Amino acid sequence: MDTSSTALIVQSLSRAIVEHRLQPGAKLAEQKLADHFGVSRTLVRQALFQLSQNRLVRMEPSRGAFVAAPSVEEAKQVFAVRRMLELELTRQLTRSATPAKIKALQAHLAKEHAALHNDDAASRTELLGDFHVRMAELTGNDVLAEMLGDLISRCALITLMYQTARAAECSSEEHDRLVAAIQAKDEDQAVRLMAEHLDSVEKSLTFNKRQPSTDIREALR
Amino acid sequence: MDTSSTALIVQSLSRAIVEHRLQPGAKLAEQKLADHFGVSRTLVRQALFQLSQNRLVRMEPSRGAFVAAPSVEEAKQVFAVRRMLELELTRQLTRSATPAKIKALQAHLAKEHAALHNDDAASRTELLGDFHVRMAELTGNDVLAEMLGDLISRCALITLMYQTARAAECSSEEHDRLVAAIQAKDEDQAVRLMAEHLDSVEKSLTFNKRQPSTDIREALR
DNA sequence: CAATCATAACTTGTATACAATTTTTATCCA
DNA sequence: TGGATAAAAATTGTATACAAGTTATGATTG
Repeated sequence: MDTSSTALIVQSLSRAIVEHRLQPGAKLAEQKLADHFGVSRTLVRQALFQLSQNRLVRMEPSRGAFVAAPSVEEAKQVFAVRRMLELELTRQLTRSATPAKIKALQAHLAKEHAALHNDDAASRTELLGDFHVRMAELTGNDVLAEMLGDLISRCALITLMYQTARAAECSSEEHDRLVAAIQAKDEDQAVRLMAEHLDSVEKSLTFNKRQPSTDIREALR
Repeated sequence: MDTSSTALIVQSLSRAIVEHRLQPGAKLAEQKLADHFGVSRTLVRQALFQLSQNRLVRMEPSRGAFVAAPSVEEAKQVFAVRRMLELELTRQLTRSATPAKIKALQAHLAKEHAALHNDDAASRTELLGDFHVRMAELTGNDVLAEMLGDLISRCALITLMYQTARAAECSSEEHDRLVAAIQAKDEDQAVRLMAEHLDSVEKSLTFNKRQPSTDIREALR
């Protein structure tokens, strides 16, 4: 069960949604997707169901699937949960930091730096989110890592909508300082930096409160 | 999309799994379930997919679906995440407690007390878990509430496996004391009680480390 | 011309059919 | 008797068919 075909479709659609090639509110017609992927509607439906559980897709009975358009309110709630998880995560990771773990984080930072000037906004956003998942992974708690990954991809839609190249640069610098604090085993400082970092990411999000443009198209249906 | 038929099957299977009428490791054959529910395999498959994302069911390619048998290690990780969420949740709820909220919690406590002596272990476990979800709901953060609900049902399997009537009684008493502290707006005390409560629930879990009996049957396949 | 209703085209929801894989059963031989 | 092997049965994975519902089109009327 759960063959890889559907997993492939899920991955492909996830990327398209998070990278904004599919706009929030866009209709995801089963037959069109089936034709595009060269499979039957059966597999497409499975993929859409899965995506709807990740909150990347919203399903309306008898009307079909649409790219999700999470509200600012929902994003705020997601950030509140992230704060709960990540402040404690930072504390634990700082306590249990080893040279190997620090090295792993620094390797990720290097990727971020490279992406900052070369790559597109989607890649940047993905890498900036991955940093947080890496931290979670380094605590050894797989459940936590998976959960955080879901939370982060869940509002990647929104962050991408508002995040500018400048904001991405800020984020990356904040990551740098955070890793430095972890390396110095300065627990309070690390937690403080993480708190500020999450605040700053959320601020850049709620600053501009207008709904995404596709809501219009949805509102007029 | 996502008609209520599959939702009904999901609910029915969830209850059966959490209430231990379906043992961990048990095979969930699609046709048998389809016959039982009087629908086609299509709907059963959708339900099983959904349950596998909740981690109540495990899917093996070409071999089918089985009732999940989460390891003690996984349960520990889930508890670690719960601790991150619920300690902060308790802090926030204590700060924002109103008479109406206290009343809602006390109403739930009353249900627990009634269930303690009358109902079966499954109902008790469900109510004891629901208490935590109610607390989350009272913070107004739907994302948090949903997430916590998933986490709690995710290891309801295990807690039910080890939790005795005596342990349930303890839990309920700990809930009582927790609500009292919230009512008294004693933030530190409330957080301390919640920490102790989660510890005690987890302790009663890891005390007996033997794997569930069905693992044998699975191991010999 | 605008609004409304009826019809047609399309889309989703469910069931069934069929191919591919796994599990079971039965047979054979040492 | 016991273990390997091959055939049969059962189960999963995918596609297709059909019914039910939704959206689009167009005619009709005020």
